[in-house]
Amino acid sequence: MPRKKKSSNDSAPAAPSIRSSLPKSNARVRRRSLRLHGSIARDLGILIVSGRYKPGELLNGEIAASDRLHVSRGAYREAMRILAAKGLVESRPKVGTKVSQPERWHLLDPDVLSWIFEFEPDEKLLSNLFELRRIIEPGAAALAAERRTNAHLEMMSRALDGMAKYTLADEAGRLADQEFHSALLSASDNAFLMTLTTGVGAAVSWTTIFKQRDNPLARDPMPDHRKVYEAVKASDPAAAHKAMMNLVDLAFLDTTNVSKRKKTGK
Amino acid sequence: MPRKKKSSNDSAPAAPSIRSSLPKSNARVRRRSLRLHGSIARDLGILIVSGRYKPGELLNGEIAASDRLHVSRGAYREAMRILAAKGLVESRPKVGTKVSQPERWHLLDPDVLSWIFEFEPDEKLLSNLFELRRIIEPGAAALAAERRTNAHLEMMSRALDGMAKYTLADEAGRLADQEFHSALLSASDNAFLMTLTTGVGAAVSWTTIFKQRDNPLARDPMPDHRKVYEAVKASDPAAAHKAMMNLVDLAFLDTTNVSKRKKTGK
DNA sequence: CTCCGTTATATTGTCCGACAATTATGTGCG
DNA sequence: CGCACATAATTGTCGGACAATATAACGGAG
Repeated sequence: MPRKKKSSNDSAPAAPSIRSSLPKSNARVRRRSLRLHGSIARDLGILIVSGRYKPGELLNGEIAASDRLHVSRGAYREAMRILAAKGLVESRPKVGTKVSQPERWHLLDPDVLSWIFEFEPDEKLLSNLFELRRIIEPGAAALAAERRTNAHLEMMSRALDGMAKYTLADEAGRLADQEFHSALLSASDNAFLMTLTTGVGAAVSWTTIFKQRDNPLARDPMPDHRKVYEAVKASDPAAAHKAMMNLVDLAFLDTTNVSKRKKTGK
Repeated sequence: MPRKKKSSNDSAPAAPSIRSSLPKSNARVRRRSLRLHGSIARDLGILIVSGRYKPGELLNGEIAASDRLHVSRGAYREAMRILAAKGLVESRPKVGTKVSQPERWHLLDPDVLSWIFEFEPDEKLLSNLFELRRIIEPGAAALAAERRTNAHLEMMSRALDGMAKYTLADEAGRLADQEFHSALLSASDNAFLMTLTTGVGAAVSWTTIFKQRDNPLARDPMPDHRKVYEAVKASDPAAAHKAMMNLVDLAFLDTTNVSKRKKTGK
């Protein structure tokens, strides 16, 4: 009897059977749409990007790991393929599956990014992400000013209305904020810039999270956003570039101010 | 007998057995390090990004597809997981696996990018990639000017030596070119910018490919590169930004000039 | 006739057990 | 001392069964 399955009270008392009929708080049932392999990939991915598994570290063998998780080896292997496809692990026969060096991680992959920001983000990584925004978004705004269609302007305008109506204290307002930046990247009409929407969105959302949590009465973001919109509407690339850079700088200052206050004051 | 396997002369006469002992020109044996699932993912990925399979199109069922390819269903499924992880396909029970809309593709994923550029690249996508370079690299150069260590300078210097020694007509020279840009992104000390190395590298390599193929006596790229290097060495962000933008602009002009010549002249 | 719940069904999802392929490591021979 | 070779450990592939899921067809109630 090499592999036990579905026995209610077997040798692993603290590990509830994943497929038991009452798995309420089990970590692997959060995303209902995620299949088993997806859940495993997500859980393991989070452990990797959070540093719980160190780069270069050798993971357990497939039989041992799948056995410990009470899943079939096939499902576990599919999870490995997902993680390998995102650059988090590398598998080789006879040697095993090891965690890749962080340089090889696909940090801009939407899943990897969401796994990273599942918990309080690393400070340096967050500032790196803002640096990226500061480089990407002004350039994208300039392109958007040249290429935007009326449809894009309308999307951006609606997003601005939503931001003004709900404010960043409301989920709808935060969504509108992200939609504004997403619409702007779409207006740049560049497929590669559009794929960066997830990254920009993550940075945007963490800005507002920090602000709302520690400093709810902070600066009104509407003027900056409107300036960007006006410049794009006026088809003025230079002005759009400048306005967007100003916006990102102010947003970054918001988060760093909050961070500083958390360290010194509290 | 629902599934036939390994019968030499069955109902699929034109499909040679993948695991036969003499698979010389078979498309699936190119990358020796790629496993079966990796080869399938690569082949199918290329078919998708090249438009052979249209977005929204429903792929064959797993049993039918794996049967047609003469591989096990498990291997085929692992390939699907890889493609799904890169945003190329989406699977749902009862409905099947369909090709995702291009907006969802992870274009900056190294594999996806290499699959795209497996064949002559789409003109618009290539220009989009240059737009990205034009936005990313100047900003990265500015950061690199502030943060570069001596080790980075040495890497860049060695890369410049290699470019001068071998020229872009030689493989070693092209490699040195990529190493220069890679080292500069590393010097920016930003994890997200570093992940864009692949994308920049693809654009760089296609520049030189076009130039060498259609216009071997073109402009010498060394002066532009040296200017960037000097500015980074001097810790002058503004100068580095300017020099790098100039470099990218000239490189982009090279490719467009070649394209134009190909269309008009020839 | 329309709407809604139910059932049928096709497809992916998961499981299991066996064997093949690959390669790091040790071993023996020259 | 170095190189060919055997060994072993791990991933890779296979095949066949059953479960879960979501679309679509169906039928009954209003």
